[in-house]
Parts: sequence; structure tokens; C-alpha cells
Amino acid sequence: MSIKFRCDCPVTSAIDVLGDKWMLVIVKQMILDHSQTFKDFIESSEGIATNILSTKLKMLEEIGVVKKSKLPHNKKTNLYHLTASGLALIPVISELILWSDGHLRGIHPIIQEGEGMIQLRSNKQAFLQYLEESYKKMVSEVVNS
Amino acid sequence: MSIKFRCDCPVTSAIDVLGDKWMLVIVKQMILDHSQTFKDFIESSEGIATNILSTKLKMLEEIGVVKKSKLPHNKKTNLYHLTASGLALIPVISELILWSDGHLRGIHPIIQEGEGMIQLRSNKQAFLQYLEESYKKMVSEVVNS
DNA sequence: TAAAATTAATTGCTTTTTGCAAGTAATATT
DNA sequence: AATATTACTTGCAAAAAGCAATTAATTTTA
Repeated sequence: MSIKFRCDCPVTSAIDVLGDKWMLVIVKQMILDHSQTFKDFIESSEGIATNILSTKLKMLEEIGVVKKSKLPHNKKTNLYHLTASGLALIPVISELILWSDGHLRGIHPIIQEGEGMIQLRSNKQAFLQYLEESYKKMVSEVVNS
Repeated sequence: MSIKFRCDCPVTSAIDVLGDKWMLVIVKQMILDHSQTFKDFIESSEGIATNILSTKLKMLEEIGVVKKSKLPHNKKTNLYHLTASGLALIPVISELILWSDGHLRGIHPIIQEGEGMIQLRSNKQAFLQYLEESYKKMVSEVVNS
């Protein structure tokens, strides 16, 4: 099924493909938690259902954010990794973290204040680079095994 | 109706309140188009239905992103303006523009390349400041009339 | 000042999306 | 060979989104 775009606005178009309850959450799990298998996503704290995960991973592939692969010796486990387009969502994810940190605590006080958030606050650019590099390193380690 | 948060992750929490087809589109219309009345939002190119606009404006108020007001001499027209929390979404909106610009043209070639996008590419920080200042100026001009 | 138009909604109904529970099929482990 | 794991699919229920029509208050115009 092809994607329906409402208009030519870049913001609206991004929301047409990523604006639902799950697409960016899955991308976040990849960037921050290094989730890469179906099981990894299922086990994370948001509790996505298997049918929805299956659908959303296909959509992420379709829009070019995620690439599916397998390791040569394992015919069962699929690996889902971010493409360049997926890695380019790191700044979007980071700005959402900063916004929640600054403006959502009033109505949702338990938002975590992890090491990542502290680093992001003090040096955004360095943190963006760290996320990208550590993700790429993880992928290369998994693929060379 | 109170908001349901899935967990303590700042990204997921932001998506719990803003992650649907309309919330950030409405915020975008305020930031980029200076939409402020019910009619302004209805007339913009995304074509939101009146019942959905009504619901979403209430949600934006509830989470503190928007404030509703009236001018003293006009009892009919409501004005919807961004709060500090709403203005703090400018970086999120800007990163969505940059991502669409760089990674969505392959599947959606008609994405506009306006003056704003060119400025955003060449000097992000200056453009963020310009958006905030011009929005604040618009509000103050409307309120002093 | 009465009629028409505008603004900001609400209501009823249909379609689409999301979510749950159960089941399945292939592969891997014990 | 039996059991467990991974990655799904299917059927059904609930929630959200969307359309069309209506409403009520206010403002404009004739």
C-alpha cells in the first residue's frame, strides 16, 4: 500500500510517514537501545503488539528508514538496522528529548533523567555524534561475527 | 480525558502527546503560517475537519502548548496562540523540515523548497531565532489593536 | 433593524487504525 | 526427538479519524 501525502509541506509530509504512535518509537529503540531483532522490539518497555510491530517495520523499510537483513549462519533471526535516512532522524529524536525534559515534566513527572539527557543538555552536537558513531559501531560488530 | 503515558521515556512521552496526524501539523501552522483562528486552521492546505480541529485544539491547550484567548471587542473569534512550551517546539519542527528536505524527496518529489528551507539549511540557529521573534511580534501586534 | 454571513463548534454515522489473543511455521537448542 | 524461540498471521474488539449535516452565537450588510 502506497503512502498518501496530504500536501507539499515538508513538516506535514514527515508526519504523513512518521506521525503515529509507533514509527518514531521504533526508531528511538534502535538509536538509544540498539534494538535490532523482532524480539528486542517486543521486549522493550513500550509493549508493542506483534502484529503492529510487523506492520510498522514493513512501513519503515518502505520509506527507506530501515533495512532488513540476516546473518549468514542464522536463517531465523531478522536484523533491522537504520539506513542513512534513519540515522538522520537522530536530531529529531534529540529535540523531542529536550522538549520533554523542559516542558512535559509538569504533567508527567516520572520522565527519566538519564546520563544521555545530561550529556544532550550540556553538549548537543557531541551527543548527536556519539549516538551515530556508537550505533554504527554496534552494527559493524554484529555483521562481523 | 487525561493523557495516558506508556512509560518514562522522554521520546515516547513526547509522542504520547504529540504523535498523531494533527497535533504537530497544527503547531506548524502556527509557527510557519501564523494561523491563529479556527478559520485560519480550517482554510490551510492540509484540510482538517472541524470536529478534529476542535478536539486537537483542546488537547493542545490541555498539554500547555497553546493558550486560547479573545480580543476585548470581538466575542466570537477565538485566538489560539503558542505558549513558551509551544514555541519550544520550533527546533522539533525545524529538524522535521531538514529531514524531509534530505530524505523524503525520493518518495515524495513535490516537497516545497521555500525561502525558509534555504535559510534553515544555511544557518539553522538564525532561522530558529527568526521564527520565534516573528511569531512573538505577530502576537503582540494582534493583541494591541 | 431584519436578513445574511461568519465563526466555532457539536452530532451521527462510516471508515480506518490500533490493540489483544490465539495460532502457525520455520528454525534452533537441549 | 522433543522443546523452545523467532517472526510472523489471523480474527475480532475497541478506539481514533473523517465526512456530512446541523447548530448557536455573534457580526456584518442591506
